[in-house]
Amino acid sequence: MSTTTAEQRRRMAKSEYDAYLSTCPSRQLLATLSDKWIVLALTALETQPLRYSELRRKIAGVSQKMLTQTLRALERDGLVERSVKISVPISVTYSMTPLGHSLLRVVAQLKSWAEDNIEEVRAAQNTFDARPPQGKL
Amino acid sequence: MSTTTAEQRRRMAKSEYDAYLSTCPSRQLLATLSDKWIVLALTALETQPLRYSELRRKIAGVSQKMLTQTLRALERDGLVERSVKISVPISVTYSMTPLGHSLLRVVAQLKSWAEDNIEEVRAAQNTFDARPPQGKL
DNA sequence: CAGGATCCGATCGGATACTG
DNA sequence: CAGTATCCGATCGGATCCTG
Repeated sequence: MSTTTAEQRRRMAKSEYDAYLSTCPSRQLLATLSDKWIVLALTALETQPLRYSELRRKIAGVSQKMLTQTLRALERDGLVERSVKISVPISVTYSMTPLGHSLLRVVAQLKSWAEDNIEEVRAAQNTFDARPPQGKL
Repeated sequence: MSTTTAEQRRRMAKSEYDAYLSTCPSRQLLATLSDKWIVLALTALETQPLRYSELRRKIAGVSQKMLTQTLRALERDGLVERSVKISVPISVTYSMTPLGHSLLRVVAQLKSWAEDNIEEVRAAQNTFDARPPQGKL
């Protein structure tokens, strides 16, 4: 029998999984999470639960297909909860789970970083694009 | 004509850019950054500069095409610096820029989160996949 | 060693049409 | 309202061959 607590096991997690390894399950999870729709959907639910139609309006330009697909993936991974309210018309609300909230703290930073540093990145891109082909530094 | 300084514009950045808007430049940047190879390449350079071949070994399973493509994108965005050492054979070293390091603090968390929470996510996936089709809650 | 170039199957993702 | 289903062009990304 094991005497380790869940907390102890959580602290050891770092040594067991390594996303640098192509066969490690964490690599696949990282691939799933590294998606702009995942980031936007999670951050959209940061402050309050939202309905499907509200999410679609908040995340401008997302197609119905991608929004549904993203929300299903998030639900399957235990990151958001889907609640169906039987009424006329039907109402479906999405909210963050505790697990999702822990990930939210990370992806929200990614979104903010993009918004805060886009100008500096663009400047770098312009410099890069303006240099002669095969530029010998 | 505008009288705002670059610094003033930078302080207003949060209110000027919004990744929720499909036409906002930060949306495209977020899409670029939301990539598993970007995350792995950046984190691989966290502690020290690495050569191309070293990166390829560290990031298991990455193809030559994707690694080159990823490094070019990171270089273009001003996140990593590429240094060519003329010798026989030639040596190319990649290192983090200050801008890249600020992003690293975020993406490293994403990688760690995947490694630390993969078990909980898998448990959620199993629960989700085991429920009957069209499960009426 | 550090790529560039090409081929090509697999997946992504938008548009459209339909449903309870 | 909240999806499902399908078509299909665009892009992704691995494999392979070639180069300074």
